[in-house]
Amino acid sequence: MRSPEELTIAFREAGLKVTPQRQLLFRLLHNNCAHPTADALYSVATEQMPGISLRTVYQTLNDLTSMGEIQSIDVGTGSSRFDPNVSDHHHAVCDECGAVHDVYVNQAPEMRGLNGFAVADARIVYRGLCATCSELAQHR
Amino acid sequence: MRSPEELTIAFREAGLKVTPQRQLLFRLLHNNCAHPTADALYSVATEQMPGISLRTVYQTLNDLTSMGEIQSIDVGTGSSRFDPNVSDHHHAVCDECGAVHDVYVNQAPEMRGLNGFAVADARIVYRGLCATCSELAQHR
DNA sequence: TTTCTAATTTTCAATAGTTGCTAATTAGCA
DNA sequence: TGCTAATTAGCAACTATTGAAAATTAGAAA
Repeated sequence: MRSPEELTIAFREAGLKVTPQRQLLFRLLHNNCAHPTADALYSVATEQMPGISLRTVYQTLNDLTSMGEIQSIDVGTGSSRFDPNVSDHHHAVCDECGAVHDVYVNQAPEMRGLNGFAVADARIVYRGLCATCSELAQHR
Repeated sequence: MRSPEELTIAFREAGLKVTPQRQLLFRLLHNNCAHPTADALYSVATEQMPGISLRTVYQTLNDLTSMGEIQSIDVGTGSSRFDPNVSDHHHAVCDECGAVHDVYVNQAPEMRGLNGFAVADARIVYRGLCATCSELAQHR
């Protein structure tokens, strides 16, 4: 996603208002590679702006998603996660600690067994143990 | 998953009872490639057995899943879908009609950008238009 | 066949995640 | 400074799923 400053301009140009709540979320999401859930963002946001509503967090996340600034990802952990990295990439989820990492593949794998399906997008979710957790597992 | 007959034996051997509700679900799932949700199965089940509870459907699906007879898949459509095909395969979802199809890939793609992650499983979800829906789109 | 009991089903309440609605507030233009 | 459409907060509602407890029942044993 673009920087908070660029988003400020983009929002105004689109006829959208730049509220303190939105600015806060722009900042919390920028360069955030933690793949936070709406609720996780809400917790952090509340520290800096007590009284901000969870509804506003969801609303802003949906706005940013439909503008293509962030993407919503579902790695099967119950709630949606949000990723400011909108480049072509995939995700690896640690079954132990739940961390979600961005990963890249050389080429999207070609699928067999289905004729005439026009693929628009392919998303891969890897599951396993992250480096830290597999280290810890070794010492047991 | 195994046939209803084989499952009947397997359940009894595991000390589990074979109730009419379970037998019905065995039949509804066997050779079912529609990737139904719990609710979809409940609807069909209700026709043949009015009064069956949604809770029982969930319970039986969870039991079959933990026995490895079916697998639970999440293609981002809100609710879990259940697949009696437990071979190593992936899924293609039509953005138009919502149909979910089984697909196969030659080899799981190797991921880059993350060191030390021990991959246990990789799941690919393709999105796009199925053959039927892309046909229809052509004629517009 | 009847009895018994643990397993199962049903019912209903509860939970998590998310969205709909509305009144009150406010950004930002005139 | 005022105005107004956009936004926020608050809360109800909704979907998907699970928890808990009472009632029922499969299937082994008598």
